[in-house]
Amino acid sequence: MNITPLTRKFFEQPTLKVAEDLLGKLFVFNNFKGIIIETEAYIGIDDPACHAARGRTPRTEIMFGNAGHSYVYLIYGMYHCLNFVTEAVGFPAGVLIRSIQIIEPESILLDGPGKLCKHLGITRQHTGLDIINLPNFFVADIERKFEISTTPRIGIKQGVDKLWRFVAHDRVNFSK
DNA sequence: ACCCCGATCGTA
DNA sequence: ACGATCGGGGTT
Repeated sequence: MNITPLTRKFFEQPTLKVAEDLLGKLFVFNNFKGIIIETEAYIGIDDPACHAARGRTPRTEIMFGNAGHSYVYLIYGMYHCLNFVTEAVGFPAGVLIRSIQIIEPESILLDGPGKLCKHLGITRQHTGLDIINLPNFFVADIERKFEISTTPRIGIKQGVDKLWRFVAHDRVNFSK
């Protein structure tokens, strides 16, 4: 497999493009490898579902920073959610990683952001990491064919009108 | 200091 | 349909 890690430029692109293009990419975290299956875009202070909609706060500071960094937060007091920061410095946006088909060390579909972080052991300790430069935490370009569907984002009450959720559908099987 | 509630998930 | 569980952020 030809592993080419994604560059900072990739994450600096418009968030909708990054969210869609992250589908089918190879995700690497410590000893885990998998294919990104489902993402959502959260874009700027005008997106009411985005954490940055209420402005710059200690928690969302990372979203205002350099693209290609991780943003991990605690939700419902018990689950963590993993995002990658996108776009230019000063513009708060990111992509939520909702589902990954793990292929190593075993084949498991982690469908849901909370389940995903729990299984991989991702917590708030992993926020603010620069995934462009880390050997054990990055996303890489691989070749794969699939179709994409677009839907409203899950679990939000505002911004439901936007079709900012992206799901990959493999003709064969992502677990292979 | 206090209160509300959330980018979820498993159980019923 | 609902409860678990707690930090963030707004309000007093």
